[in-house]
This record gives sequence, structure tokens and C-alpha cells, in this order.
Amino acid sequence: MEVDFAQWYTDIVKKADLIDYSSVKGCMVIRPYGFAIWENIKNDLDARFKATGHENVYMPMFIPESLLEKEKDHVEGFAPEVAWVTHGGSEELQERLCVRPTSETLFCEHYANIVHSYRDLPKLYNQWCSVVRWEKTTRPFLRSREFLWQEGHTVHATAEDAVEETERMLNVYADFCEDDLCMPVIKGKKTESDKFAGAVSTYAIEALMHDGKALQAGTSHYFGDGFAKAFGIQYSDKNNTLQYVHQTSWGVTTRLIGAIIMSHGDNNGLVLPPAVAPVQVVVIPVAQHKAGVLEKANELTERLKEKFRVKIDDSDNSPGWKFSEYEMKGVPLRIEIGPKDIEKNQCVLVRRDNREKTFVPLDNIESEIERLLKELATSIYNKALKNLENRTYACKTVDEINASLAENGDGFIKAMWCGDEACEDKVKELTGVGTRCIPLQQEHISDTCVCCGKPAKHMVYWGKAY
RNA sequence: CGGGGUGUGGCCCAGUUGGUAGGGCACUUGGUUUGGGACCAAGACGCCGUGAGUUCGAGUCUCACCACUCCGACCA
Repeated sequence: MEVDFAQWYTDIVKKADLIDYSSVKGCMVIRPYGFAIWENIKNDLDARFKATGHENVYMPMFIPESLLEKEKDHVEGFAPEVAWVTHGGSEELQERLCVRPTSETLFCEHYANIVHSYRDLPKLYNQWCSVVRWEKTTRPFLRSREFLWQEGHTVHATAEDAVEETERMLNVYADFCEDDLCMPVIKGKKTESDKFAGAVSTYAIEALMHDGKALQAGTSHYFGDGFAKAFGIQYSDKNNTLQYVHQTSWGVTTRLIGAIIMSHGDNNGLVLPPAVAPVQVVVIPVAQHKAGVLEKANELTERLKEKFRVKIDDSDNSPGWKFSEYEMKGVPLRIEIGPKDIEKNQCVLVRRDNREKTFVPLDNIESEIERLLKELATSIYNKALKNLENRTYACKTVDEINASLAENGDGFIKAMWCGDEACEDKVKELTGVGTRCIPLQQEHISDTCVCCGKPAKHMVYWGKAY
């Protein structure tokens, strides 16, 4: 599509008024239009969390160093990228505090305090907040030093319950991505080397951007009782025996906005899925100075507000300017209404994704909008799915992977793996692609590992990632 | 953290051998326009990323720092 995908991406986040840069590296201002997308994502997801029994809480943003250090793998994973608070006013703190990179330790400390009996379980908590990770390379939405997210943290009586929760939330994410973001994802398990610091297993949904690079769109972790043992989270079961809880955590971030941009955007700008578009329909009056045009356009806007997120642009920019502007901003549907339409009691509906024009009588416009929004959603989903399918290649050897990359460019590579980390590293070194996930839906490509030729254990998706 | 590139009105960029800053777009006002980024006229907007240095004099030369950006390694 574009000569320079990376440049196209950074241009779009600025031109569509999603963000502005701030004077702190890697920290962005999320502008009203960008934040409105996040609010829609948040509202939709939050409803799904509530429907599955979760409650929202808020944890502090500071973690004492000693608390962060309680679980060994966890601190090793996160310590290199945390920001530290060393002073309160002019006083040096006795113990420095890190700004949360994630809140497992805080939830654990709290759960240790409030969980005593099997009757207290499960606890299904979630929080919406921001976290800080001192990244070296930063990019709007995809990798910023502070980012917004939600983190669910749950404690359960049994391992089975916790595993079930991990899978449930992975499915909630996948359904949300497919239904609301119109973005197909691959559900899978991360390899040992790629899993979350402190987890027993990490599951993820992986999406493919239309430049062929993979993006991790959400994760769900099963912790077993490792954190429970480190933090002393115990309960008395029915036999009055002390047991450790089993835990999960799961999260998605503002990176999803980056995923939307890179899944659906085109050379004219953003294309927003109707479910999360801040404006679903923009009304553009044509020849608005002529008698009756603005009145009719305003009347139509008010009427549509009952059912849709609608905006009218009655600024005195030219219609052509407005068309381009709202295409850049990815508004799914545009209504043009001018003297010619008013005469015929109709208006013009134009789809953002294919610019298809429909002349619609004003009488049944609501149902027509509903139909077109649905069609657009299906159509951009199918387009993204086709991209995913067309850019997924099965390979049996390292040479085949290199040949595919050379011939087809980036994409997902499906290949078998023996499960040995050495092979994972070697494939990365020889081809540049890393493991993305071991898909839940396994396929048989060959009998032997793509790298060492020993018997294969899994089929793995490989790729270059954002 | 390594390697490139960039930093000049809000945005995109000119700026010669060092001599005190310019264009287009956007903005304001008035008028004409309006079905794919309209036009005319008048106006307003600058510590040239920051800090040191060289010089009679620095946007321009030197050094340091900061930010953005692209390509790697690491990560949601």
C-alpha cells in the first residue's frame, strides 16, 4: 500500500487529531478525538467484564521497592524498565517507590489482607488506570512510556477455576476485537521465553497489521499459586486446611487504537469500526448559505442523534475540504445534503471504506444508516481477515521461511517446533522472525521441527512484531 | 542502548562565503463562493529546540544536552 508504512502511521495519528506530543519523551497527549475512541473501547469492554462478574477497583500508583521484589521472576522482568520516585518534596525517601509498570504486587498485597476463607473466593477485580514503563524506543499508541490500560486480577480457590478464567478473558478479548474492532485475531499461548514475568502460562491474541507485522492485542495470564506463595495469599478450605489461591491477570491497552489504525486505515486516513467511532455519521450541508439547507441539515442531525453518534459540520469550509477531513478522521458514514436533495426529500450517504454513494429518501434513513454501518463493519472485517489469510504462509524449513520472506514480505509463518528454546532463538537469528504464539487451533504442517528436524511438538505462528 | 535523519511563526519548508529572517498553507477581518481540500483584499503572528563557546557580529561555525523520526536489539 504505502511506500513507508511507519511514516504513514505517525502522520495519521497527528493528522486525525488523535494525539499531540508532549515535552516528555514517550508521553503523549491523547486529544479529544483519540480519547473518545478509547472511551468507547473502555465502555464496551467494561460492560463485557461486568457481564462476566468482575468488579472495578483502584490501586495506588506507587509500589515500594520491597514489595516489587517479593516475586523473583516478576521483579527481574520489570525492574529494568520502571521509573523510580526517590524524593518526597525535598526529603529523600527511606525506601524508593516505583511507578507501577503493572499492579500484580499491589493486588497480591491486598488479596493477602482480605482473603481468609473459601467463602471469600473468587475475587474478580479489574482496574482502569495508566502504567509506566521506561521504554527506549517509543511510538504513539504502540509503545509509549505511560499508557492507559485495564488490568484484571483474579484469585480463585482452584487451579481449574483460574485456568478457566484465563481462557474466558482471552475469549472476551478475542470477541471484542472481532465484533467491535472488526479485527480478526489468532488466539494462542506464548512460548516459555515470551511469557509474562512470574506467570505459569501466558495467552495472547495476535493480530496482523496490513504491512504484515504482528501486533499483540491483548494478554491473559495464568499464575498458578506462585504469587500466592510469594505474598502469602491463603485461605481455609471446607476441611479447615490452609490452601494457596490460584491467580490470573489479563490486560489490554491503548495499543488497540494503534491496531485499529494499522488494520483498517488507508491512504485517505483512518477507517474506524462503527462500534468505537466517536462520530458514526457526519452531516455535511452543501451550499449551506442557500435558504433552508442548514435548517434541514440541522433537523436531520437532531433526528439522527436519537440512534447514532452524529455530528454536523456547518463551518464555512468548502464541502470538498470537509469530505477529506472526515475521511482522514475515519468517520464511517457521511451524509451530504444540499438543495438538490432537499427538493427530492433525500440525501446522499457515502461509506468511508469504499466511498460508495447511496441516494436515500429521508423517510427511512435510519434503517439505511443501520444497514450501511453493519455492511461497513462486515466489509472491513472481511478485508482484514483476507489480509491475515493472504499473508499467512506455511513453511517446513528455515530455508522455506527465508524464501517466503523474500518472496512475500512480512506476514505470519506457520511452522512446526520441537519446543526447545535454542531452536526458537536460532530461527530468530537466521530469519528475523520470532514466535508469536502457539495457536489454540493447531494444524499439522510437518512431523519435524522447522529448525532442528527433531519430532515437532507444536505448530507455531512466527512473525515480526511491533 | 547502537546506527542514520531532523529541529526556523500553528503546519510544511527556503535561508548563499557569518551581517540581525522569508514563502506557501492555516489564523483574523471584509466581500464573493460552496456536490471532492474555493477566490480577492487587508491584517496579525519569530529569543531560528535548549545551554555554553568562537566572533565586532551566529539561524549559519564549535561543543554539550533535549526532543522528534526511521532502522536494529528489548518490551503491551
